Amino acid sequence: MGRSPCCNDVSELKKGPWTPEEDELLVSYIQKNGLGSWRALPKAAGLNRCGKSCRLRWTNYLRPDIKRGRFTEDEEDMIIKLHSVLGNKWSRIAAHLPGRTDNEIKNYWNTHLRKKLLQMGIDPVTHKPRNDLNLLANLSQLLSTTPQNLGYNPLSNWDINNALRIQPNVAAEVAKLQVLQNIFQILNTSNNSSPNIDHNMALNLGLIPNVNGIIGNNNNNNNNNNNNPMCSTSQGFYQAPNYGPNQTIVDHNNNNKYDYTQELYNTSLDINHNKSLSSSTTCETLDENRLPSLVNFSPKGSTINQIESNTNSTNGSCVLTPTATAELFEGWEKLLDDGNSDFWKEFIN
DNA sequence: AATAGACTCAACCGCAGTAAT
DNA sequence: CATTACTGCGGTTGAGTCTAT
Repeated sequence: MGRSPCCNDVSELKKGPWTPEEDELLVSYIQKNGLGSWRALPKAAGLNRCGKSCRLRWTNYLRPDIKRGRFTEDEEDMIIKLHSVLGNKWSRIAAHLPGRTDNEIKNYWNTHLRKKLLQMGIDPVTHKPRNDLNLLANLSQLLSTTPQNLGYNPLSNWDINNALRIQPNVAAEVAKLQVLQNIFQILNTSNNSSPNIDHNMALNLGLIPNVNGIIGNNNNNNNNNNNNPMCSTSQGFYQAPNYGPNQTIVDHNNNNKYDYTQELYNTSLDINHNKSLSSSTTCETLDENRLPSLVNFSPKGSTINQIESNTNSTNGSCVLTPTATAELFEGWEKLLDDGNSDFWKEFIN
């Protein structure tokens, strides 16, 4: 013989939305008696509800420490980063976001963040660039991106957006290049038969940093990053997460670097670590095979002039200055002059 | 102004691990 | 030790609201 049932006759218990009167009964009971057995609570509180329903109402809505209102950018970044590590472990993600419930985070993910990543060409499950045909579905949206609709587009939070106030046409170009970077990322990781072509093409386009004159050393295993989930933020900076010994998390605010092992990430993303994963935090890889992020959307670069040029020879990150941008587009011209298809000409124009 | 479709989010459902008997 | 309910979690639903036409 086991336990007695939680609710003797569920059919007689009320379901559906809670009334203010029910809320008041539940809150006042818990304030008086504290949290105890959910099973016994409804009867003691005078509620015609199942204990499970009471628990849900309390934890997801009535708890006094629940934070209301829209998610902040930092919270979005945190959710995305934690999701890339933890997956759909909403309760564990919620543990790192004080005042937010797992249900709330789950809803926000499904209604906002998931779509946001999809629009960016990022698979919300793997946090890697999408390598299926659906990727092409993003092209039309990105290509139609204009400064006017950037307010609605996920790209709106990017610092590049500030730059667009100076050079509006750059918006669509960056959007296009972001897609192209994803495409090259896919080529780089999935096509081992002719990796040099991909690398050379990407090099011509300025998408691969020239590290000491050696670009994209393909002698190494191109797939050695495939098991790593991506690190992504609401600001559009996507790069390999930094679980491996060759990878580092960089906080551009204080220039600190942190070494995270997979185990550390999985088990102890504590408050201090959360701080290091602010919106200014990027994940940078020391692996030369990985394509760098096209543009570093760190808050540092709030204007076009601050989108720095040059490749960082130590970590491979690639950011743009006007000079670098010009060089990059020269690469495009070269590609066109080489007699590529009209597709690319149309794509770029 | 009316309507349909899209979106949001509170609440429910069902499963798995845990605990009581 | 077996049985069965409890608890917590993730997935899903659907009523209410918003938006576009």
